Amino acid sequence: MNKDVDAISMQTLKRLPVYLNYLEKEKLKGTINISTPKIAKDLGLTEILVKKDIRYVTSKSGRPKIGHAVEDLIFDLKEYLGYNNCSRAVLVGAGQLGKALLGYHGFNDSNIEIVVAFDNDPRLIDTEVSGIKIVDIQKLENLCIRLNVHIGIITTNESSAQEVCDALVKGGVQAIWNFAPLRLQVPEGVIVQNENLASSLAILSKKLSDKISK
Amino acid sequence: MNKDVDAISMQTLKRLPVYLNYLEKEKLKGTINISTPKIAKDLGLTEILVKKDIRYVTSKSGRPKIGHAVEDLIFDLKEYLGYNNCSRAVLVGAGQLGKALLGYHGFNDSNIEIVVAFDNDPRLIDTEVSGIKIVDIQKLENLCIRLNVHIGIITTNESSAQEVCDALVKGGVQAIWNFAPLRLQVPEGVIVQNENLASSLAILSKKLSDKISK
DNA sequence: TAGATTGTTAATCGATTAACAATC
DNA sequence: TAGATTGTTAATCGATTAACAATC
Repeated sequence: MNKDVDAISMQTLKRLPVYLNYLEKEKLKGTINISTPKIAKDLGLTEILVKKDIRYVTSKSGRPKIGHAVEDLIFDLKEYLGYNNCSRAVLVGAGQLGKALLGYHGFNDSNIEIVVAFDNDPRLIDTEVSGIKIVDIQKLENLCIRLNVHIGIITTNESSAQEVCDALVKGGVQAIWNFAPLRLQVPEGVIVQNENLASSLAILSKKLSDKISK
Repeated sequence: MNKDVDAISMQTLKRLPVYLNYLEKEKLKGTINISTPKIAKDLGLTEILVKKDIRYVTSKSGRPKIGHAVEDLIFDLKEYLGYNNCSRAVLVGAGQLGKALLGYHGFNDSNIEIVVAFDNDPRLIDTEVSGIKIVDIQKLENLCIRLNVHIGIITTNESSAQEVCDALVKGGVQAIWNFAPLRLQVPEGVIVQNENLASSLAILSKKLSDKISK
């Protein structure tokens, strides 16, 4: 079995939403066909990289001299990224960051829909943020089971994160997007994706100091 | 000139803040010495990877059987990441995401300090968020020059981002951390680091659907 | 001592880039 | 036709992992 022949690289996967976002905008502009060199130029990537990335996800062949149909590319990207059968998610921790995610427009056109948020602050419970209800965290486990939700987003502070994680797992959550700065302990099979703003910032600062010291 | 011999990899750089955060916590626990296999185990990384990463940044040699002094590692990491001479930054766009960043504790112990935020909403202007004053965006360019700030964070919506970026550049900003989903046009030499939550989400979803389809 | 850990050099793996024939 | 773009295969580059001698 050559199961890895068409395995997509993580790097490619990260770029797919970027292409999708770009193409949606091109579509609005009325662009019908688009070539990979054009995409590459507009997004600041190399031509071959874009060509290969697009090859991964698209079923139809592009046409020499013309490129790919924008509509088709958008369809294929959405299909590949699973934006056509979107999953429901819950968010835990309705602080500033949690609220920011609840109102994040990037998710409108994505593969997850946050259906409910949890917090332990009585002032927040039973209020709504961006149309999403905030529920008492005590109800987390049961509500996850009832809603049959499989994705959890943790935007609590560090000290509550592990406890929240445990409750999510008990509630049947299989994938966790973790914004708290610690390594969550999860049973085997549960997926954890850590988001770390400090990492990005480290890169920015390094580039800046390299530039200045030149 | 073998200028690239000790060039750090981007991947290593991303992990450094993770090590730092972990080590700060170990220090609080009273840990004096720590080995790279122990760090690797706790953070879910391979032993050799951590060993190499640590080698990059540390001046002193570790001691066989004992490991590295936690204090020394923390010092070296902070030194390398520039956390000891922190840069001032401005943030533009005090919406939910902007507010989340203004209150983000991860920055407390980091290399940037947000000194002022800008917005165009009269209801926000002259208020404070997490102790940081929000100023009329009209004053952006002049205030950046006066404060001699070189880092800008853009958390506006997409449609204002380019305009804000132009103003930041005019104000002398040389590095931009961009949270808006578009490619900013900047003069050569200005550094742009794009933050894209949709990319992370794409990876999470892919892993989940791979798992489910197995 | 034995064994864990160190630091370094070599090998592998993964991602990007180069090269090139095919096509409209 | 000429030239831009396509898709694919080969080469290079970068990051991780393996191997191993040195050390406390």
